[in-house]
Amino acid sequence: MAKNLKSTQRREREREELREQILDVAMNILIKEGYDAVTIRRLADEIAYTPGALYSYFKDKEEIIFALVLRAAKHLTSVFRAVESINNPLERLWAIGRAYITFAMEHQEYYDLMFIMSTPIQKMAETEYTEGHAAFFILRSTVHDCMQQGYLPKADDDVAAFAMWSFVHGSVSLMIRKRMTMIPEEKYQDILDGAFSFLMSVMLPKHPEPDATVLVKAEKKRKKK
Amino acid sequence: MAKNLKSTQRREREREELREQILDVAMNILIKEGYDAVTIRRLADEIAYTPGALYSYFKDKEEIIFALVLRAAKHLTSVFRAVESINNPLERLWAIGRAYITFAMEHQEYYDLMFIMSTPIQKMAETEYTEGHAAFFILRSTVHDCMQQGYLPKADDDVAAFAMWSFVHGSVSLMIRKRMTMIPEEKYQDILDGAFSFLMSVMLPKHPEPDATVLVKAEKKRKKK
DNA sequence: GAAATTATTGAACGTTGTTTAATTTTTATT
DNA sequence: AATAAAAATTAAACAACGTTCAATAATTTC
Repeated sequence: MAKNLKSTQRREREREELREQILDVAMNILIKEGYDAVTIRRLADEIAYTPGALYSYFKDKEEIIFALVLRAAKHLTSVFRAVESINNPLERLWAIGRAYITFAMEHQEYYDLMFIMSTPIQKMAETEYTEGHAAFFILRSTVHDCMQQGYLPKADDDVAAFAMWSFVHGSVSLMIRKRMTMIPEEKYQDILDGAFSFLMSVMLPKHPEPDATVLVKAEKKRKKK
Repeated sequence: MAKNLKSTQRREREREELREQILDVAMNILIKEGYDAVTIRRLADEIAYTPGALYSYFKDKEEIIFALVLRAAKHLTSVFRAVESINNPLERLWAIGRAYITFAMEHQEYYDLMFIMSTPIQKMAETEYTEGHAAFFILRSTVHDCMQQGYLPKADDDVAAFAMWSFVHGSVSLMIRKRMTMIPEEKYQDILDGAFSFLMSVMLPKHPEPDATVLVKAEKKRKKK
């Protein structure tokens, strides 16, 4: 009855390691070969186990996918944290928007899982998924500050944050899911940049008390490199 | 060699009818039971044929799905045409936005196929898909008129239209794909309405020369019923 | 009515994700 | 160290999917 603590711990650690390894492998396949290549049998192959073995580490495939979503969400949050220190809220909002678009375009597979695909929906509802909320809260508090300081018309924090989020999500997801066949492909990058600037500019000059030119300066700096 | 024209025509008509019947059935299943229930075998069952028979009417499943997309696109375009007669371009823009959101929320399965799912992407690129472009062009010319008349800051037509589209698409697709777990569900309708109003209001008062109050009036009228 | 053409079937193939009984491997007990 | 208990892994199967193709059935042409 008195079980050996040492070996139990070791086993638990080994299990955790294998779990992580499975997710590593899944991430790699996802990036290099796309979502359709991420199959249970393929994962089993890569870790040199039998397909059935995976079900002692994950309840089902959705749980694996959701674990990838969590990783991706951490990634996005860390990107947001990097610009969180920007003092001017409007400049910060701009930076967040750009960071979001860049993240989505450079990690389309992650983005797809996080915000477009239907697969992990169930798990996202069941689990708390605080990691996925963190990024939104950063955006929301930034929007809040913008309104506080008169950069944006006053509105409910959630409403205003959702509005900003909707815009950037709409842009990148139309891109990723190739729904822009009415626009010549060469124009895509310009459209993406242009629409973002358009939206910002449409809001900016309305409450000109704070220095709106700070944004234009920041954007010019970005384009240079 | 001189084949009977009459019977050839009849056969062709019958083929066309069965094709349509397959799509009718597919639409019904899609609406009532969701996309996953739309399988080749299920469709074959419903029209009392064998699965293989469908492949003499459609090249593959994607072609069936794309045919559904075409139907849905016609639907959306007709909704847009209904508000195209509104003279004031800003009021028209508002109406288009509302119509888009309403369409998406009331026909989530269609919307999913048209703008979110990855399945019909291939066919959308291969085929001309002018039906899918029509709605965008209505939006674009409306945005164009808005800029022309000073309601919006001047920008490239495609860019400005894409910006507006991105916003509404972002909103409804985050809804449909249930990515808003950080917001209490009771708030959803208010958020959707609120974000839309927020975006419009953020743009509106900037170029106040034309009568912006026309919009507020129109919206109040809408909310009453 | 026979021949040629077209439509449909039936059965199979190669995939999926998932389950479960049997087996092997590891841990705990005497 | 041998044995009993527990845990991990396998092997095999299941149901469902989209798709293909030779064989059959139905229809049209001669």
